[in-house]
Amino acid sequence: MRQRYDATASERGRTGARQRRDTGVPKQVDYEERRRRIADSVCSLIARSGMEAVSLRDVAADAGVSMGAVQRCFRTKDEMLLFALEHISARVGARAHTRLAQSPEPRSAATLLARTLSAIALADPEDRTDAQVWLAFVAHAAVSEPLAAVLCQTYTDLHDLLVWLIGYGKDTGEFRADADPELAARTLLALADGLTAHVLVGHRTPESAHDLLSRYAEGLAAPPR
Amino acid sequence: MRQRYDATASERGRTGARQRRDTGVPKQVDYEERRRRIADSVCSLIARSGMEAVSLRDVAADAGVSMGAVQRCFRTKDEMLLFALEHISARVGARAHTRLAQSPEPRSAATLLARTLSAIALADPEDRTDAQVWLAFVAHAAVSEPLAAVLCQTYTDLHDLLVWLIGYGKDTGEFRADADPELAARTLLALADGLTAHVLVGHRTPESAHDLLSRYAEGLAAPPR
DNA sequence: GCCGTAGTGATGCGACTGCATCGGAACGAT
DNA sequence: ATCGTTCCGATGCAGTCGCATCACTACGGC
Repeated sequence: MRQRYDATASERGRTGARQRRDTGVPKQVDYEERRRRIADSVCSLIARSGMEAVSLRDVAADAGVSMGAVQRCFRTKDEMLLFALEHISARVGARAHTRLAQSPEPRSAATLLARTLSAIALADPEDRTDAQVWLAFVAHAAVSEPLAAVLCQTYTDLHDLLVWLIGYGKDTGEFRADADPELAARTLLALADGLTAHVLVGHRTPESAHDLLSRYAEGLAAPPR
Repeated sequence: MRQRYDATASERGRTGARQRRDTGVPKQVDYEERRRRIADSVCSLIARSGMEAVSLRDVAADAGVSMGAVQRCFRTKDEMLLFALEHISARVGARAHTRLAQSPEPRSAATLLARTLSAIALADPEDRTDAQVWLAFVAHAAVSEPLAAVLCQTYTDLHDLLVWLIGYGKDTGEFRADADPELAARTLLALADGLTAHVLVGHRTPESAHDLLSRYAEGLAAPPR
């Protein structure tokens, strides 16, 4: 059997087939890196002309590798798409955390929350590509169980992040004590996703989306009186 | 030139080619009705296996007509998809108005709003099919200008309906006087769309979605004290 | 030197795609 | 009866799809 990518485990080390090491590494290729490259090409194609325009040939051409190379990285097209989803899911999650971490100096809970939300909503024009890809996967997940599972996990992670953030605001006394973190997080996550879609089809502007999210975040702030 | 469907105008009456009338009607077929049938099949296929699984042959088979008949109704596949989008857009809009009109007896503004919203959100299990189709079109609209235009119009109509509904609540004094109908309508529309997606991928239950929408509607109600 | 193996690009294959075209059936008019 | 027109289902066609398989190269171990 050939050496091929296994979606669930990338460990090498079949019986006796020792992994080539450090310097020598004659032909061994960095599969992780190649898979990421391919996933990026998949995303790029989806953003350019939609999910149904993704073919193995076009992906290979875009990634600058042969079709055979793509097929060795992923057994089937579905496996490739699944990996691409995990890829951008991770990117969205990472972006949310990054934006949160490097938030500017007046780190009020409301500001932190708003920044995190706009990262999740992918509202900024430079995130449009990711937003298109994300939306395409969400739509496809409605008819593909494995994709839906990955999305659910990502949503849960983001939800937990929001819950923590709101709880933090309550602890500092900046958010009203009677706020329900669970409820607010659910609302905000759905709101962010809906706004993503509205911005993409041109019904809302990115600024409007950002404004709406900020307004809701402000609604959590300040004790009633 | 053959007689064919024109997307923008369905009027007959080319020079001298009189339309067959009333009783005789030998072969003349009801094109409107057939187009609706085909659009239903398109939606059914999308709901079953996604937008990229829609082919002219499968649509024809599902609709119980020949492929030639489909091609005579729609010049191209894109034209067919566009019509299908208009078809379900109209259905969603109609459903919102219907649910609003036949709302049960205690017709408080909050109840009316909540019912309308759950119609828009397509949260109920029996609307799942429509929700899948809707989401698929939204995703596709991100890379297709004509589809985006139709969606924008539909969104605007729904937005106006929500604005009117909230204004109505303010007039009756049931909603707080300082509520901003525009802001609330935008938020609610995005919230409804986001919840649709979350329910479809299984991250939220329909009940949870309905609950969230009701909570927000309640937030509009009752003067601060 | 030779062999085994991992990795490569190229090509083949059957299925399916959207779209164009065709011969003929069903009718009104003459 | 014979047109002319309108509608119909069937088939043809060039292109593309996902996937399998190929012959070949580059290398370490012996």
